Amino acid sequence: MTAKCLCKSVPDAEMRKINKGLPESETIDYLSDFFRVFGDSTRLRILYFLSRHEFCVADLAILTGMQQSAVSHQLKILRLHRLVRSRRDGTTIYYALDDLHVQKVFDIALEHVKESFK
Amino acid sequence: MTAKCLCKSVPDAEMRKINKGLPESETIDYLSDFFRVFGDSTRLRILYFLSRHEFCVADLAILTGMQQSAVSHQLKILRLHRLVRSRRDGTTIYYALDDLHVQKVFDIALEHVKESFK
DNA sequence: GCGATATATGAACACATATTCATATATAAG
DNA sequence: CTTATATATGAATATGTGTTCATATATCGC
Repeated sequence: MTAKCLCKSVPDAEMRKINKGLPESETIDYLSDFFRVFGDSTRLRILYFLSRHEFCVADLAILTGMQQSAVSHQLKILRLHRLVRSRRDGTTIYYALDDLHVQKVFDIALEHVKESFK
Repeated sequence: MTAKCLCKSVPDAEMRKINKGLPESETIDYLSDFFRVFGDSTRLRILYFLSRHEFCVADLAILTGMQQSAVSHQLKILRLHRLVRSRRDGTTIYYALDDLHVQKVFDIALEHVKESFK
């Protein structure tokens, strides 16, 4: 892959600099995975509820209106991406947010939504 | 769907408050759509390049190592979500970022990546 | 008008993913 | 040990999505 600009609109030196600045593919993949987790309405609702209080799986099923199994599957994804953590109390397992950035990500996305609706 | 907590860990009043605070489904869907756009490595690379300079489609194809058609399809998605805009100059069409939040979203995601790698 | 070039688009395909159903696991109470 | 309850998990299915290929559209120069 050459870094030469076909359109001649960008100087070669600038072109190489930009091309070099691209994060390595491992980072890009990690980032896209991270965003994809937020790209599902069920997971977003779960994250919202957990941003307000810890909840057990059954409660999250009621709150989201999903089946327990569906919630459990999604919680696993959130756990693997370290966005939530769980603690056991008897047979009940409580989930809570485990990432400081979740709230920030929410806020900025909401800003975007507001802008787009103008 | 009742708002009563099965686990009795959350007072009913608090439960109702949290349930009421959930953004309406239209907003949730809009948010998840927004995040899903970032959830693809090709689109992320395109957004990175456009965050540095405007580029024509052919250049983006070279930079990303993808076919022109693939890039064009992804640009359409980015356009529909108002993350990029385009201007025509003869037969060439230049794309540029069209959202102030893109950079912010990138930054926070990168923070998350750094934290997770600790 | 014609040909050349840049981009866009539709169909087809392969692959990913969210949900459901049935069932397994784990803990507690008796 | 048995039963009941909460959660997790595997298989199946339906739906969504990214890429490729072929082709259409749009603009420019002649």
